[in-house]
Order: sequence, then structure tokens, then C-alpha cells
Amino acid sequence: MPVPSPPTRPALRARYDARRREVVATAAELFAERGYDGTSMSELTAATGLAAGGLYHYIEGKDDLLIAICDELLEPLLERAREIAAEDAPPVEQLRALVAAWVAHVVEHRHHMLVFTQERQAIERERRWRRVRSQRRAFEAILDDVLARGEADGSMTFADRRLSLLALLGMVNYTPQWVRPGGRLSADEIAAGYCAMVLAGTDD
Amino acid sequence: MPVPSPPTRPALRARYDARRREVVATAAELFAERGYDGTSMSELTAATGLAAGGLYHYIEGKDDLLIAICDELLEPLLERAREIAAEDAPPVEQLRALVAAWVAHVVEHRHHMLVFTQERQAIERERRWRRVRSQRRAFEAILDDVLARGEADGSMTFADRRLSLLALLGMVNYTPQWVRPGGRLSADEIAAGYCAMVLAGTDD
DNA sequence: CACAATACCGAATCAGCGTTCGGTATTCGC
DNA sequence: GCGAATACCGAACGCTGATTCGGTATTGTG
Repeated sequence: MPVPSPPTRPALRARYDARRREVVATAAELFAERGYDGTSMSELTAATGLAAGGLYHYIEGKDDLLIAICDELLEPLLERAREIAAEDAPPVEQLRALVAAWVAHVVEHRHHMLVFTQERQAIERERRWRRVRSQRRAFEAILDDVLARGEADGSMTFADRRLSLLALLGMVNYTPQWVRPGGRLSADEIAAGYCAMVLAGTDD
Repeated sequence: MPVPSPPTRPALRARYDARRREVVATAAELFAERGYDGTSMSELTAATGLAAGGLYHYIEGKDDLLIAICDELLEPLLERAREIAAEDAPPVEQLRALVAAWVAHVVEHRHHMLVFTQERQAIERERRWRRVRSQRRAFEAILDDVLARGEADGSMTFADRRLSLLALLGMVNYTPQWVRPGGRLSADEIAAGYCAMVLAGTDD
């Protein structure tokens, strides 16, 4: 829910929502490139075409943008992850699907993800980020659960399951740092490669 | 080389260097916790026990601290990596040694590493960071070279060598985010786990 | 058309921050 | 011990940058 009094008239509401999403996307791109603190509101206004005051029709403040960016990143990902985990496919297949969706999402929203990574310390420390934190934890819990079920039914083998999970998180979270749109590898190929490494012990 | 006129008198020079290192270490810790921009100079003075002006006997400015932190992180690591790569052990052994040293270093200097990760966008964009950038690249080149030699002599097998390298970078760079001193796993165990995943294709 | 509601403007404000600088206390080396 | 170098202090400065607010133009709706 956008913050400073979204218009009630339906015709305007559509415009408003679209413009707001546009603003958030622009912010994500700028933040990813120059950093959150390194990006001034005037750079933002320049990039959006709005004037200083105009921005504040769409956001409450600068950090509102950060929250919006994280939400756009985590909400759909978490939802998709829940869908995949709810199906009754074997754990190995669920993991592949999960990682594929995850990598695709992270590549698609790499700007959002870069911002999320950079501002991690703020996210982990401050009050207002509770929801973002719990979304992140929920996603990691789903991953861990899939690995645990795979280990339990013998379809996966880990020297140390927790370490494998953390390694996977590392690989995927680092991906936005180097991936380029139209690069040599597709998101699916990247995901498959990661899965192969994590499932190393498993004979395939 | 520290910046604002280090004392020439030897007795004082020792004190000076020690105090400066102390300041940098404190800064690394604070920056890792609250972010570079999120940490004010007054918080820094509070943590060091110095007063506002006193800090500037040891540093040129705030971003001088960032450079110092990156140097303390990268210089010794790169040196060690070069040593390991210079020995004529088989590539697989070199990789294990490299990753072990790397993980140990990153765990030991996790605050430095967290700062390095957070400020990455600034580091990649701005002029004065050239040296830091080239150190990072040099280290990655050493890693890639070991993997390439292993692939060439058949002692390692990769579905995609570049992806394996990037995955490894991801795992290790992410480690400071979760590792705790005195945690369940030692740096060596972590490193061994990472190597096993990267060397998956290789029969061991 | 008319009048709300809405969209946007942009100069002014205000707080916070990094940095400076004149001064004082302490320390080393001759 | 004397002088010069050094260590440190802390109030003041200047600036950047987020946010505000009164005003104007535009837009949907009865």
C-alpha cells in the first residue's frame, strides 16, 4: 500500500500506481549503481523527471523507497517459493524448481537485489524492517526444509547440510554482482550449475 | 603509508602506527555494523576515545579509512595467494590451500570484508579505488588460473569453469554474513566444504 | 461548466555531518 | 631541562541534502 494518500478516483488511481512503480524502479537502478546514501533526492528527481516536491506525492520519504524495493523483491519470490514447496514433487525436483525460480527472479531484479545486499546491515538492525527480515527468513526456511526432506529420504547427501544451504545462499546472492542481461549463460543454466554443486554428494 | 605527517621520531612512530591501526580496526567494526554512511565521525570518536579533531592526526578524511580497511584486507591476502600459487603443488592442492587461506582470512577480518562488500559500488565506480580494484582482480585471476590448470591437466572437471569460479566467490564472500567467532564450524571445515562443492565433478 | 481532487513545482528550511583551526598539554632528543 | 615536535582538544564553520509548504496547473466528475 502506497503511502501519502493515494487518489480515490479510479481513473487516477491507475496512473498513480504506475507512476509510483516507475519511481521505485528508477530508485532501484540508481541505488544499485551509486548506493542508497550515495544517491541524492535531486538525482532521483532528475532521473524521474519530477521536481523535488513532486516525488513526495508518491513516497513518504527516502527510506520508504528502500522498503518498497525490498517488498517488490521478496514478496513475489516468497509466494512462488511457497507454491513450489506445496507441490508434492520429490525434494530434488523441488530444489531445482526453487533455485531456477530464485535465480531467474534475482537476475530479473538484480538492481533490487544489489540494493538489498548493500543495505543489509540496516535491514538487520532497525525496527521498521521487521517484515523484510521475516520474509527473508521464511524463504531461507523453505530452502532448508527442502534440503532436510531430501536428506531424510536419502535422495540428497550433504557433508554438512547447513553449510550447503549457506553456500547456496552465497552463490545466488552474489549472482547480481556479475550477471549481465543477455550474458553468456541463461538464468536456467546458472541455476542448474548451482544445483549440481550443492547436490554434489548425490549420484545423478 | 599513513597520511598526515607521521612522526619522524622513532619512539613516537611506533605509538602512532599502533594507534592508527586501532582507529582503523574500530572503524571497520562500526562500518560493518552501521554502514559507512550510517556511521558519523562523532560515533567514531566516541568509540576510539579521541575527540573530533584528534582523529585527523591519524587519517586524512573519512574515506581514507575505507581505503585503509580495504588495504588491510586485500594486501596480505593477495600476497599469501601469490605464495601458494608459486609453489609447484598440483592444482587441486593449490586450490585447497588457497581456499583455506582465503576463508580463514575472511573470517578473521569479517568486519573488513563486510565493509568491502557493502561499499562495492563505490569501489567499482570511483577513481581513487583503482588499486583496490586491481588487487581484487589480481586475486580472482590467481583463482581462475588454478582452476584452468586443474581443468587442463584433467585433475578437475567443470560443467562451466567460469560459473564454478563465480560460485566460489559467492560462497566465500557471503561467509562473513553468517560466520560467528567460535561457531560450530572452523574456517578449515568451511573451506573444505566449499572445495568439495566446487570440485564436485572430480572423483575424490 | 464548475469545483474538487489531484499532480506537480521549486524556493526556503533545517538538521546533521565532515572538517578546520587556534590553542594547550605532553613527549622525545639533545 | 629546553625547545621543538607531537598528541589531542572541542567549539565553530560551511555545506550538502532531505523535507516542507504555499502556490499553480491539470484532471476527472456531477
